[in-house]
Amino acid sequence: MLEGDATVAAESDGGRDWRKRRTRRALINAALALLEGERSFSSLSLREVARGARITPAAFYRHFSGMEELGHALIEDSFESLHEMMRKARAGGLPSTHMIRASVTTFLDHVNAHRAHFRFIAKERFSGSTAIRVAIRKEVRLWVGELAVDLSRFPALGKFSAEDLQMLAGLMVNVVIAATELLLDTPPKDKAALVRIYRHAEKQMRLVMLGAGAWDSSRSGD
Amino acid sequence: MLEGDATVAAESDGGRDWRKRRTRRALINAALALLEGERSFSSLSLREVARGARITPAAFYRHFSGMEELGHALIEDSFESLHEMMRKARAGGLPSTHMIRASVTTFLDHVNAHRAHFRFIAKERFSGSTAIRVAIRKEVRLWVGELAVDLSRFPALGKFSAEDLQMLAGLMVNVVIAATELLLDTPPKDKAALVRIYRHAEKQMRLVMLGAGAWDSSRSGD
DNA sequence: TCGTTTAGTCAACACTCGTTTACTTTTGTT
DNA sequence: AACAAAAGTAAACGAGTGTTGACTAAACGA
Repeated sequence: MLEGDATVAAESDGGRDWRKRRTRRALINAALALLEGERSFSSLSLREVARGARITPAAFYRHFSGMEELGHALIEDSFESLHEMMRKARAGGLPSTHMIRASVTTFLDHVNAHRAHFRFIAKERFSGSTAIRVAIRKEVRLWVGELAVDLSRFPALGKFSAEDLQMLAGLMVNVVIAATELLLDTPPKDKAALVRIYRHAEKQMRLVMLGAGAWDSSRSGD
Repeated sequence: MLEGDATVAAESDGGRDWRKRRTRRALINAALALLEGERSFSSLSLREVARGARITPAAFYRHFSGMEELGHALIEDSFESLHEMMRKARAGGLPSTHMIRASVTTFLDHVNAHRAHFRFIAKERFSGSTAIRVAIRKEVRLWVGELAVDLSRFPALGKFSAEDLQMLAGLMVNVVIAATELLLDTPPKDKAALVRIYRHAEKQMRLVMLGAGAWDSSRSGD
């Protein structure tokens, strides 16, 4: 049979897989909600998450084989919006004036708008299971790689070897990650503190760019 | 009575408070040992730690009011050796030739020699309870402050305002923290990988110093 | 030497946990 | 209309949890 309209309709109405995706999302959201507080993912219980999604513990297994698998779903969910933002930013072209400020602001605004996701990532980056840590690290490395490619297009960075470009990109990513982690421990209402964090990150980024301008890759192996 | 030799003797022999400190340390070591694996502090159970110290759960309460208090003891224990190292390094004077390499190497060697402590700190920095996170952050801020004071003595950094010195110190601390976190996920036997991490951190540090050389605090508020 | 602290044991309490099994009810297919 | 698939419920299991109270034995102070 053909898989035309019927399938498409089933995706957005009260069909069976619609319901399935619905409670799957409820599970993910329940986990993120529980992580909003002090708890870490490894301290969440399966029953607790199921309860948050108004589901029987046994029904949990219809969606995930266990908490580990839920963790990976959370990673996917968290990085998806980040990828989307990066894609849009790339499509819009890199702003040349006040580029640093614009980039930092764009990213940190995004973090602010997706606190639950980034809180999960920040918490599990070093504390989670090996599999989850590795998955997160892979995403971050990928991100650094993309940034290195973007940087390579700048004429001012012509003196950089490929390896040193990765190093520079890693440094820049570190700056925004550090700012992110500070941001997550600041209440969204405290605008003054938020601005302070933004400015701080911008300054550090500017200092790094100054260093990049004076860098010479041919001397990097002494 | 006088508190002379008797007290001193009791401190290092089989007295009562000697025994108490002995099992207190056993509890701390048991917790650190459990944290060597994938586990995070918040997922440790009181009974588990007591078992590791060959103690009854009830006896745990003779030393700590609960796991929270044990957590703070772990923080003290972890930062104590770091403070000691910093003190020695300061007393020895700052090496002027290959200063960056020497500093980075000294610190990362220290981390390598106290993996359990730093693993605990790295894990709990963002994942622990608020009280523990705040305690860790306080220590890091203190550390940044000390570094800023050291930096202020360099003539080359004369153009730096006090605030910008903090910013620079924060950036440098971030570099070594990032390296630390990489280090902890690398087996100590993999010397090649360790050297790669060292070199990477050195490079980043050198680039930051280059940026610092070109920095002008009077322009930092645009 | 004789009471008093005190580090530690033992046993019990009321929970929560992950997982499995048998079941109901709703949805999709032929 | 009849049958199959699947999302969800209900109940039970054995195991591990934090905390408490009564007790034991050893070190201490007078």
